[in-house]
Amino acid sequence: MRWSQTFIPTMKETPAEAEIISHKLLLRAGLVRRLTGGLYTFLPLGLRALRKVENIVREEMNRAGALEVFMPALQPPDIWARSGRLETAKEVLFHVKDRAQKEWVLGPTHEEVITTLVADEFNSYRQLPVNFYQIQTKFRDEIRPRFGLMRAKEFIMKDAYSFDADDESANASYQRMYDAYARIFKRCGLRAIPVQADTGVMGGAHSHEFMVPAETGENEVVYCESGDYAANIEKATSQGPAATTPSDDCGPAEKFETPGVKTIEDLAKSFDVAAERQIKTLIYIAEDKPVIVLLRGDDQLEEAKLGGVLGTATFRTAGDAEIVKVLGAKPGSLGAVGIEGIPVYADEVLRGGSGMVTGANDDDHHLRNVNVERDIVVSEWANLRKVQACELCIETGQPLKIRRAIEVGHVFKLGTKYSEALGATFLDENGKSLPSIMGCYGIGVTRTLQAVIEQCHDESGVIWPTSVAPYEVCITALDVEPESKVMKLANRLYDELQAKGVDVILDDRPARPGIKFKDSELAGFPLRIGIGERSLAKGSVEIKPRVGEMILCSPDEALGQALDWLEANQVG
RNA sequence: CGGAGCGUGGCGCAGUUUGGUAGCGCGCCAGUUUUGGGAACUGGAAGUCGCAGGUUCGAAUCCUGUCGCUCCGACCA
Repeated sequence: MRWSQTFIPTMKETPAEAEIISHKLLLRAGLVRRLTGGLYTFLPLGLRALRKVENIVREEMNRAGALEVFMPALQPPDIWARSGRLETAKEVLFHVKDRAQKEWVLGPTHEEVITTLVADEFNSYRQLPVNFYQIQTKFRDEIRPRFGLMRAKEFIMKDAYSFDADDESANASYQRMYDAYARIFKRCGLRAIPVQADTGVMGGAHSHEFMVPAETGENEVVYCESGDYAANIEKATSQGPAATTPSDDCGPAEKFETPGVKTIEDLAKSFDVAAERQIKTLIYIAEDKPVIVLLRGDDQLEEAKLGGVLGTATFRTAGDAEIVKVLGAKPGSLGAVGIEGIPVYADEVLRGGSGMVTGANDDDHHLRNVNVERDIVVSEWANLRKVQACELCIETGQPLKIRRAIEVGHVFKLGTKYSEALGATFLDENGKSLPSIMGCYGIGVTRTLQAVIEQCHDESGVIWPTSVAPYEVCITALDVEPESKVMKLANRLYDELQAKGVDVILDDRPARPGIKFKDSELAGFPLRIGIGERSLAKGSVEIKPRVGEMILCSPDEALGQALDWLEANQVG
């Protein structure tokens, strides 16, 4: 491609809409333009990079034996009703109406569609296993789109769905996808770490997320430096908090006045009660009914864990008025001592706790000498606390670390939830009808593209890995007169590189050298071949990797040098 | 949904407090001089100041409403 013939609107200044570096560079390098919040147009350069990511995904999915299909984005709501997700996923579902006022939904994902297909077409264990995938636009009514392509209302996702006849086979399907994902991200030049992931309300199933470490990521990952343990914070566990829970011999619980005390910290400060000696009492409304959650004072609730215990994603913190109605006191003086008829979920860390302090359900009063198991009717003990940095790893005993990351992929063992709901059954060798065992596997393609930029850039611009670069080589011609020596050589090299199958762009714009150099660095092409009168007079052209030292060589050596460099800098 | 902020040529911004001829930088067009790291000079084009009402002799500026965008929050009692 000749630069003058394409459209690469680079920008010296950063548009106000961008906050994080990758978003800024997407705009500045002329890769995308925003239509409105959460909706972007891919420009020629951005589209080329996107296609390269897609093709890597496609090649690896094919290599893993998955079959490419293409499903409708517009879907009938009844299949969503059948799986139950018309209700449980209603927040993210876009609804549209046709001219007859019939309702449709825009697919945020495609379990219902693919399972319907398999239910119709697959009847025998002899046809299994099978794994279908597609690369398609998804629609999600995100609560708040942000960071450019990172969280958008419309985005491109690769989603795959496996169907197996038995557990062993399903595990093999899962492992094949897991391995394919590792290869995909590696080939994209991304450092993506697989971590154990929360499985939400489905519970029990096996799941990993592929995380790209980044300060701007929206997820938190707990990991052990040994590499033996890594988990999403929603799922992570540890050997427990550093401080042990008090288990003092104590007399009966006793009420005392605590005027003005509203927080754990207040109580610690004013009454010298360490946070680990306190019981934190939270009130949630789960499917319209109140529940009490107990944690130790120095712990924080991990809501994903609560969701797993409650078995529903429909829950929220109670408002002050609701709290007063349930416990008769305002936040700051809440406790579960003597409470009956309301489910109490207590964190395991509180087990055996004695000599504890908690709210008395009477404003400005607390109880001391609380023995948790003696004084509180606990409906269910559970792991509800959020792991904190420096707690010890359950695998290695080493201190855990926490860092932010971008989720680029997710592999999930689904089980039979959808196959049962949508009738995807098959006959086994005994003639018995069984639901097939499913797995689903997603990669955020557009997000992966932006994650590459987030991870690969410097102050001058993007630094594309050769595998996903829109063009691998940029020939910068500093004299664009058609008959000039410079331009003739540039044209020759351009043709030769193309003939070798290299993606090359020739900057033939009649612009000043500074602009061309800055633009090629901003756009992030891995290799620049600089041809100018000055160096050509000395018999040399410049081979300049985006990162690394410039190599001078003769015009005749340039092609070989460039090819050698590309060969040596392949990714994955 | 709650809170905060912002909407002024393509982009980045000033002007709004205190109403009185719509400005600056970048970019764009033309010309001259430049010519290896985002050139200089001269001359241009381009804006119903988000939109709709209202107040006023007069509104980018004040009032009301509305739309859009950005950020934070929607665990920690």
